Amino acid sequence: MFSPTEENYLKALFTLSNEDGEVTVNELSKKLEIKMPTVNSMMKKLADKKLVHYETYKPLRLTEKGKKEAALILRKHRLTEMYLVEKMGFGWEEVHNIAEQIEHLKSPEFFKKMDELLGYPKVDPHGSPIPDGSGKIKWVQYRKLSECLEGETVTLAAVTNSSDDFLKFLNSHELQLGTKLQIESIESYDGTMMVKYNNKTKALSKIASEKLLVKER
Amino acid sequence: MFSPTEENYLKALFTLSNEDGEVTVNELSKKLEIKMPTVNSMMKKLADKKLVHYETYKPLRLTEKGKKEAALILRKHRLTEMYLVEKMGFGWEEVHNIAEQIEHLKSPEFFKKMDELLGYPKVDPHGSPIPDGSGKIKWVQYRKLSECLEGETVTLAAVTNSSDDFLKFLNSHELQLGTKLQIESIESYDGTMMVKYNNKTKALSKIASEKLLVKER
DNA sequence: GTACAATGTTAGACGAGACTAACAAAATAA
DNA sequence: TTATTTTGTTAGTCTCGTCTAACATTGTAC
Repeated sequence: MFSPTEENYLKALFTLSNEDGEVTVNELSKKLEIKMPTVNSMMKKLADKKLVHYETYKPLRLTEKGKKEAALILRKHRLTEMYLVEKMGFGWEEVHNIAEQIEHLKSPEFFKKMDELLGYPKVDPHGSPIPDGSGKIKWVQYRKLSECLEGETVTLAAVTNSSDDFLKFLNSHELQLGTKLQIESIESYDGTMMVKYNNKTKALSKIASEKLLVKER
Repeated sequence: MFSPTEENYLKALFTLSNEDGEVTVNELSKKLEIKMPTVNSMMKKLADKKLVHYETYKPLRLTEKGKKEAALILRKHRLTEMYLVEKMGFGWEEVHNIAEQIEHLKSPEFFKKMDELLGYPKVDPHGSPIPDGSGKIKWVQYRKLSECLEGETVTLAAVTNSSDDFLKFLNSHELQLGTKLQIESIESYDGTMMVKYNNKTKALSKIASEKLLVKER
């Protein structure tokens, strides 16, 4: 249906969209590391295919069709990541690049099988929601750990950032999705939290706690 | 290192090679379903890269370097097929197309992991040998079932042909690699064999028994 | 409110990998 | 051995996705 290249543009448009669903050519260009004129001409092509709304000098917006296609690509990406972690034993920080390639495979059966083997998951190993087969996303409302109060006990549910370094940081601190966190104290000066989990108490900087999304209990 | 396109040419050259390692432009063109002039220009390109020996109006031959690269691609293909069958529960007839795509992924870790999870197999689900990590192939000598004699008991080890229809035929007859076959009788007129396996006796035509490779016991 | 900076657009080029049309060589048949 | 068919090659074109250079518009600062 779409080329890997087109799929990458759609995915980037989707993830870069602000509240109004707008993305600038410049942002897209930086994200994809592709020069602006190239991005520009691709946007015209995607506009011809009714995937984006394009008007010269205006921000870009995905059409409904574009959003759906993008969500389906994201779905494949996240299912793949999850499969690699859960079924093949890769670490969080290793899976992104592999998933970026596998997401473009033309084989519905392959993704269906992964979904099945994973038990139809709703959230990926990074805690991000996985769009369903029709491209719908169930957005769950999580709080930042940094916004929680002393004495609360919460469960690590997602991370906002999936940089290699951050994922390695999580691994090295034995922080995993589902880990129960008990907030023992908060340093009011810099927001550093003393958090107890796995029967140990550790310090988490504000920089880290802002990237951790939690749910109650 | 090489583009998916180049890899496909290398793989085709490898599998089409006759005893002398020769392949004609025409054969390659038919196999890949790509017109001869395109194949021709790609051969010049691969010759520049020292992957094939090319002289005008002469048959093509892979260089040692070309053979090694081709074997490594074949290795990825077969490891993938095996993984899909053994670990994901796909049927033999479903895996070829998926493996054709996955074999081109740029991720040594991914193939290493599959190899590991599969226990470093030497033969793929079709019974074909899997080249090792350095591109070497251990050729095992199998006999055709059609050449066996009445009373022999042999083990199905490989198939010579992986067409969809043939793989479905095997499935529908509960024939799998490793199945023990006891040859009860052979019809001398047309070579049809009565073979006992899985506690049932079935008739196998000569057309089928010529495609089945077996080993002793 | 003009000047400068940042962002967006147009035009033209290029390499990869496909094609067709036309021609050349080799193999085969008469 | 000549004619015909098959196979191989050359030349030129096309699309895709990238680029650079040049120009246009919008936003920002003074």
